[in-house]
Amino acid sequence: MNILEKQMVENMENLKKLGVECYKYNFVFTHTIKELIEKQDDFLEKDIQVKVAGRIVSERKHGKVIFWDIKDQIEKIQLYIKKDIIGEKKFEEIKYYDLGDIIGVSGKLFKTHSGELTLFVNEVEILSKALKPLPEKFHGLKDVEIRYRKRYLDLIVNDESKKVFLKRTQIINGIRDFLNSKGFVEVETPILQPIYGGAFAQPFVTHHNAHDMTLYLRIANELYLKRLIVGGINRVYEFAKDFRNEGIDRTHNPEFTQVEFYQAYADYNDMMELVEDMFLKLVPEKKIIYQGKEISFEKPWNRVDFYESLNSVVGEDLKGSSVEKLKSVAKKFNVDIEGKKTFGKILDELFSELVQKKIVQPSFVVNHPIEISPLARKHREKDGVVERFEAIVFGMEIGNSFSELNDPLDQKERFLKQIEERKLGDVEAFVMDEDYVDALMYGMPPTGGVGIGIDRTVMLLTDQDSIRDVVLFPLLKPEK
RNA sequence: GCGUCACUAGCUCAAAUGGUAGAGCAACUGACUCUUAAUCAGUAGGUUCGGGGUUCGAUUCCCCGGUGACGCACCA
Repeated sequence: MNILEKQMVENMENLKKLGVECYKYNFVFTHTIKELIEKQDDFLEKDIQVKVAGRIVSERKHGKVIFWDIKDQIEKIQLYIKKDIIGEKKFEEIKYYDLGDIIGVSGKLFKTHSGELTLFVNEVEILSKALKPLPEKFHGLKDVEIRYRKRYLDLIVNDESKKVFLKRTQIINGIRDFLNSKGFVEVETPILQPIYGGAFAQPFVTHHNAHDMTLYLRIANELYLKRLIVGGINRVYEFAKDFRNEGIDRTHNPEFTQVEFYQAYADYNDMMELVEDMFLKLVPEKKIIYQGKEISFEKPWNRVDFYESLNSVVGEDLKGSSVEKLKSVAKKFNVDIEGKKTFGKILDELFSELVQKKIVQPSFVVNHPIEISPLARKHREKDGVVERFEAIVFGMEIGNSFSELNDPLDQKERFLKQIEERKLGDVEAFVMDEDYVDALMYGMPPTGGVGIGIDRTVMLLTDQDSIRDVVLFPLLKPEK
């Protein structure tokens, strides 16, 4: 414990000696600070007594007068405390209050000579005593490691950070409202799954004692939601925490949030329009600035055909070519395909390096190779590709969608292909889900499905360049 | 997992080539009844991320380890 903390503990002990309870059970306030600021004209005119609570964040002492700023959520208000008004005894007591303490006050609003809205305090009491000092008032808390580890400090001190997280909630609410208004039904599906599926990823593995069985934390909820489509919940969605046992970087956290939604009788074209409309709902002004670039969500977004765009960059037709061909193209264009063996994986790498990275404005990459899309149905006209889109903004994949594969026999074959890939050493290939194929056997209507990455969407709409700045408690190693 | 960089007081940051570790804010004492990054006078505060080495002497140079940021790899 350092000296500052000792002094704060001493202050608490001194308050106890005066018979002051340092941790109150509640405080009935009449207004939030935000309300005081918004309705100040009313309060100034009518001379109304109000009660507010907040944390002391700065102090200016003048002998027998004290100015404190208290803060509740984001808003601050100045307090004016005079010894003659609150009394000698109270004035002695508040000497032991520290910056960081949470207090409740009552008084009347007025404006100082310099015009600042201020509460003229006639009663003050401590509601919760702080025993550690806050970061500095002017420079705030910059150390990113402390900001992530002790997010509460970040939130107390850095309003910009707090605003990002409040915006995150608004975005999620906006998506939920949008889907509800279209008749989608929100459901909950298992996080602990005996068979994982719905994405290419390695899972976290855990163990259930009572059944003595291995369970996996979900990497996606796709296969469960489509079972619900089979069951006749024709418009269904879920905000899902998914878990993928992979590396961490600016756009990846091992646990992340996706919203997946499925609509019976729709195809991927319908879903593109739905996504466009959803973003217009989230961004009514239609334009944002992300990392200094203007991004427009105006309809329609660009449609970028997977093979057409890639072929035009490399100057030859890669569809139906060979692994050897792809390797020579990779070499020619200086794309690192180390560790990628299959046709699909190399192709995907070429695409993301040569096409996707350069996409800035909201775009749908459409009609992906069948090799990398085992849950999407074959394109109605084009060979070798599926009806699929990925929503790309600023080079970042924020959504993925298919005309869902509802042919059980085709689906079974795709699973079997995946099992072959796994045997060839692809640890992220799908595992067989017999029950899912069984569900399709009972008949699934034609269906369009979409997954939207919430964290990345929040990054875009709050202009953050790291996923850690939009996840309240990003995964970090323990300090020691 | 690999590479580069960072880690100094509660916070934000300094300390040429190796030479007693400093400032601002915060804290403490005193003055001050409209201040607002209040002001003025004084005081205190450190395992320089941890461990080893070189050296008369290490925040500084070398080695090992920790955590983080960034890049690469893997992925959404």
